[in-house]
Amino acid sequence: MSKNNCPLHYTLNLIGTKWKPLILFHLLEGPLRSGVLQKKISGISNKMFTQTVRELEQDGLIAREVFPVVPPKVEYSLTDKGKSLENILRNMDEWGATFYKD
Amino acid sequence: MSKNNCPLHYTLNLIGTKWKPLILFHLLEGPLRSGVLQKKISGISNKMFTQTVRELEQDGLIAREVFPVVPPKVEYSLTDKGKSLENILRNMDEWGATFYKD
DNA sequence: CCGGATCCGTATAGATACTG
DNA sequence: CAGTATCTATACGGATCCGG
Repeated sequence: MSKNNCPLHYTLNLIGTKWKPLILFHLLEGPLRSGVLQKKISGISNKMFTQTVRELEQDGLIAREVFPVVPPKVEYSLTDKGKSLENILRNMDEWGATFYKD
Repeated sequence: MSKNNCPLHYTLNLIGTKWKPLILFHLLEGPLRSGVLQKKISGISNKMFTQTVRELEQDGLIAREVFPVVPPKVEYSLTDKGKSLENILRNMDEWGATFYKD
């Protein structure tokens, strides 16, 4: 990873991708079951979804809870660190709403 | 591009990458010559830099001005649309400062 | 000289089918 | 239902070359 003198670089290493902010944004309303969350992220592939939530979990932004039932049930939720991104995520959503046509 | 019901998706299509926010952030202070700007983005390759500023220009976030001199001189600056991202960029920088160790 | 275009080898993303 | 395996397509990095 390249070193940079600005903290923004650190932020981008955690959420500077196409999918991570979307996943975090949809978790702002509360925990979601894996399949439900994935369906909300339209266009993401199965592989990228799994890979991305793993990275978010490793970086401490989301928590993963496995319920030992059949059929399998997994829930994702925001950690405190993840919740602290709420302002940024909502700002990005609002900015998009300002310029998005149709 | 996948369709999504939230405007956040639109935002991420414009700035949801590793480099775009960094470039925009460094232009907040004013226009910069191409080489100077690139040096500030530590770790970016020549190819990615050129490609990324082209995309930012096409999306109307930055402006590119070419001076017909020798040696060549090119300056990049934020458009009004680009400037409207200032809050988001500074928030991301501040968030990184909060969690960044060393 | 500076900005950036091109070429090629590697790495990462994406689609699909499959397993417990 | 959640996640993995495999294969293909695309994105990326680095070196090199080019025009002004």
